Amino acid sequence: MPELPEVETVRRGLEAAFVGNVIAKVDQRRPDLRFPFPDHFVSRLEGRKTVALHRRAKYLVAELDDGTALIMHLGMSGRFTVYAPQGHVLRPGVFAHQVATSGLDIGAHDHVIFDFEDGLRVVFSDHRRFGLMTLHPFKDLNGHKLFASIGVEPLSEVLTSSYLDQKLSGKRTPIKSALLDQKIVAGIGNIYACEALFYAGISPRRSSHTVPGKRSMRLVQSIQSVLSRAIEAGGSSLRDYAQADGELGYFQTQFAVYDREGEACQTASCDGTIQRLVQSNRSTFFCSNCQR
DNA sequence: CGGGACTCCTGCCAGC
DNA sequence: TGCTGGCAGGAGTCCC
Repeated sequence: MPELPEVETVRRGLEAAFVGNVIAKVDQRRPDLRFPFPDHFVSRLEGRKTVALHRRAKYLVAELDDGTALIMHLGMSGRFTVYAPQGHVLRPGVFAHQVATSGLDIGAHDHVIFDFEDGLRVVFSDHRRFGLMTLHPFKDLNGHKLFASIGVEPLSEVLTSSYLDQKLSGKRTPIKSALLDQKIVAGIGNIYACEALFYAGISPRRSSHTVPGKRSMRLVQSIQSVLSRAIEAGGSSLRDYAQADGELGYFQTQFAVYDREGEACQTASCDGTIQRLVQSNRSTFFCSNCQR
């Protein structure tokens, strides 16, 4: 479920806890997540200070003071929770769950626990274990296999309709599948692919090569506005709940079509109903009146 | 090589 | 009430 806006929300929620803080202790509680942890994962992290916390596509990247990048992916069910000892004075911007130091139970799905020098504890839990953590030289991030063929950031000026046109021309796959392809645009998942196509008025079944032109201009605009609005919503939910329980990973947003099969289309002038179809084993939601 | 199907994993929920 | 089966989905891998 975490797509670009959720990952960006998590990044913002974790930034103040990580940056400038020294990782005193790491508890790696199993040998693997989606992939095995790299060799010496714990010892390469302990004693390191985080210089910056970045996001690229759906990845979080902690840049460490020795030039190492700690690459983290939430998969589908990854969450971070920040804890502070009771009475700990939180630095500005730190969202944390304040608990008695003795009262910390480690859950079955808590896989990595970072204890920082200032007393903050950040717990990564992921019950489905589709997430991952690995290490790589920060300077060579794009040389990492996971990043090598990742497409443009949708909220940067690099995503233009001409870029999209070039990627879509000649493609026979449905546009919905193309939007899920991280090699084209990074960070869009199933939910925002559906939402963006709805706002652009494009059928998810439309063959990609017929999108270039006016449709791709509308599509770029909808991708950017749907993602920006979701990040704004994430920001406000961050304020709402993060201070309460420090848990980062999900937030509720109102979707126009996603998971609304059988409901009325929200377009004022449309009396259609949201339909569901399956494309490459994934649910697609759309309005066949509004999307052509 | 493009594109689709399959796969990892577990929680949750509908249906019997 | 309790079990079962299906579904959810990010992204690498495999196969046609």
